[in-house]
Amino acid sequence: MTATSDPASRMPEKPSIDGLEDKWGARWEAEGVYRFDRTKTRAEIFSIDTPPPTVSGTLHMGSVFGYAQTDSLARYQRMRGRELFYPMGWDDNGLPTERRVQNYYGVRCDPAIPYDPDFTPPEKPGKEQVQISRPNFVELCLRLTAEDEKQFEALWRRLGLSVDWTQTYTTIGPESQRASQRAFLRNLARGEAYSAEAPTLWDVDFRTAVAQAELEDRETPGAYHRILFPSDHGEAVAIETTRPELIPACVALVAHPDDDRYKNRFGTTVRTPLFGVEVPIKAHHLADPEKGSGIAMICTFGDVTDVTWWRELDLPVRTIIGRDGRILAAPPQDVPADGAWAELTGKTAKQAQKRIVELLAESGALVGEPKPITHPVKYFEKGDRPLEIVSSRQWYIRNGGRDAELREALLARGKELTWQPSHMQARYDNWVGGLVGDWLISRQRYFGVPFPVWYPVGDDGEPRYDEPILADEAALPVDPSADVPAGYDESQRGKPGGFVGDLDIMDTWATSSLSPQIAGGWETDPDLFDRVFPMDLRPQGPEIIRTWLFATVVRAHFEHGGLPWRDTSINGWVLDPDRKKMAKSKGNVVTPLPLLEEYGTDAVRYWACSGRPGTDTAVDFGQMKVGRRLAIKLLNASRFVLGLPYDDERASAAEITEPLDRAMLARLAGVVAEATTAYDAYDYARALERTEAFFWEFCDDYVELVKNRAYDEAAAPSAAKALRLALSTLLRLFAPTLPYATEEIWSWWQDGSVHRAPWPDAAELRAAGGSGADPLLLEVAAAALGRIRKAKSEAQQSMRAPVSEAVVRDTAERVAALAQARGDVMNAGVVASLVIEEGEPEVLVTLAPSPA
RNA sequence: GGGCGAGUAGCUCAGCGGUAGAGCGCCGCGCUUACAACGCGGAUGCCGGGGGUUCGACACCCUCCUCGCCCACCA
Repeated sequence: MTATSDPASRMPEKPSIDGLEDKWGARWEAEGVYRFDRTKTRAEIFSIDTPPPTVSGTLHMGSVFGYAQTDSLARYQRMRGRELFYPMGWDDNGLPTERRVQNYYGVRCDPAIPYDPDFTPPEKPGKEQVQISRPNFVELCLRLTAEDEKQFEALWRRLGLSVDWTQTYTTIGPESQRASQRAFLRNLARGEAYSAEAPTLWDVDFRTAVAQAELEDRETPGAYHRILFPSDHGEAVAIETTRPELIPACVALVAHPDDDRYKNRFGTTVRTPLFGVEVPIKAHHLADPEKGSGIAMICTFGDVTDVTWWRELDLPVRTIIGRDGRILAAPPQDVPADGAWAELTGKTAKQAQKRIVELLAESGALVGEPKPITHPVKYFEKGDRPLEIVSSRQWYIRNGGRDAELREALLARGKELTWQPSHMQARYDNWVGGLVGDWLISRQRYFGVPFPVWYPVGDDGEPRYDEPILADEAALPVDPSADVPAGYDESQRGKPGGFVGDLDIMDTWATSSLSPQIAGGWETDPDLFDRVFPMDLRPQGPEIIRTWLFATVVRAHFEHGGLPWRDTSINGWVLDPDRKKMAKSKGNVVTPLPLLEEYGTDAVRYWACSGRPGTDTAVDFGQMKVGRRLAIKLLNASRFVLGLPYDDERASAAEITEPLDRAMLARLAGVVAEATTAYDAYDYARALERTEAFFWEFCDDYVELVKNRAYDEAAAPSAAKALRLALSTLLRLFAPTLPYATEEIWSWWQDGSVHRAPWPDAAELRAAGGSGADPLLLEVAAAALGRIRKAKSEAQQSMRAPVSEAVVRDTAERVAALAQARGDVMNAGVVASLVIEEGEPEVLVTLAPSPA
């Protein structure tokens, strides 16, 4: 360690934490402090699979919370001598961006419109959305995300993330597209990906299929309608349904095989009211005799149970709802086009329900009044209307949802992974254990990675979906809607005997599940890939264990036969500062930038790093204030320590011999050991807490005790040396959490960045004087000083008031320890006579008569 | 219905077999040669309830209650 002999010349009169972000942000960038050195070996490198934040709006406190925690871990590993591979990605493809672009510019994509090279979006979004071509839409997405990414980067820099900003990627970028398409083609070749025509959960507003992982239940108002189905073979059968509009889609009724009420009806038929379609009555164990009338109407498709019944009972399809969520123009098989159907066609599900209930009531099929209820209904997590189920051709990747052996293998991967905190693994196990189908990766959207696939068109004009033409890996990335497959030319697109491109895009998780491969240069930079993969750490939020974490494990399992990383740290969830108050205060949203400006980055990081790993934490302005105070205190205390007399030559020759100094170093060595153990277990919060506790002891007790002695450095260089050693250690212990304040102080007296300085070593502190010393000495001296201060406080005297005599009685062990710090206690307490003796623990303080 | 987590000072939370802790807030004192945007000192608790294990339980076990999250159920 190189020390600057005269820190005084570099220290400001009145140190401040304000402005440090700009000053050091610029310096770190200019000096490449966090630049990744790719000549290091795998063993020397610590690689982090940083979550690429969704670039579709603003970063919130939850992001700041998690990323600050991860950054403290990264900084620790760097100081331990590891070379950090700490890239940053932007998740810009996918639906969130499309939605943002639609709202921001007031446009809507219509793939049927040709590209307009001169298109400029409206200044302000108009009332009516402007229909634009797919290429124009994609251009707008790229334009807006590029702007958003600049802002995100600025915020992350302000937060002091020590990422290497030359190592960035975007999930829409060419590298991501290449990796996604390559991985998909390989999945396909190995049979891990496939396409199938099947009932699919469908969002009618976004007009796309969605995956199981993107569902959420919402309590939604509805009503039970009791409806009579007349029969040619006996009396009418009453069913109850919340979706009477699906009666024309009815293909059967179903009851439990043991249900005596319906046993004799199995194998017979009823007719649908209003439409008169003959449908069978079937038996199936999933039918619940307790629900409604015990017999249910099976429609194609009202919910996922319908899909099960439809499949297992081998029923026909009567599709009535289109992909726009409206009743189709043409009725399904057996349903007459006139009459009731004509009343429904073109309506939304909701409108159709209203009308059909009126018709049912008029016809007498509706029994009684509809009974209002609230029930959970499946929604797309980003959607506004309930999902429909439509039959469509989609791409899937196997994930164990339909294959016990694969499921077990993926569960085993979850066990191989080290989870912090460990209980988060349960979320993984629950999810994987509960999967009911494979992973649907295709989306009928526009801004994403296309499938590198075309289909030959037969002479009948129909695409041959089971004979896909695959892109060559060397040609990736490809866009099948613009590029032409080998052996064809553009004029054959869409023509009989020609080809068509697959128009779907991949779900964003199908790309972000390859983030370690994308960032690590998989297949494009094998040298880099070998040095960083599998990665050391995946930090992320708990809510995306079922999506991002699981999907990444699936892809690495297939492609590399192993885990994508060794460890994962799951951060907690950020809660409102005070829900009750938030509700009253008119939607006052907490955004990070104003907080970073008000309290300072170090303060906000302090709050974030005080939250235990995996523990939900409230936004706490109090904690930020504490962090700010801590950073200011660190500046002031450092300025004081560095301002004390110090002589390089004398210090290097001297030894730390004073018992109190040695006790302090012994205590500090213990803190270093604890902090190191904690950081190694990704417990940044404990490391910070222990460091902070010691720092206040250091300031309030140790510095006060040795102050007077330290002024006379020439006589006793021990304290001068111990103070600087302790300060250097403290700055490095705090550096991962408070990067700006520690760097500022470091610059006053050290060369280079504190963030590249070696992590403190307990053994070195012991060797420097702490060895064999007992930290008890510091404790008893501080306790004695505390009692003396208390006596002065109670007497309403200044802390500098002289004490004529103090008597300290305590156990033999503590008395012996205190005796070794006698001079320091007398000095700090301004005590004329100090008696230390064994006895019942007590402290008697006699203040000198006031001069006044 | 199943799983996970949490209930400790007014507030936010540590502690997790050995005398109940920190910070904020509150009260009192003090401009002390680093810091008054500060310092020093102080008060505050059936450690959710009930059983059990133990010489000893806030901690371990059982059980119940409350809250949060995830999953399942969706006729």
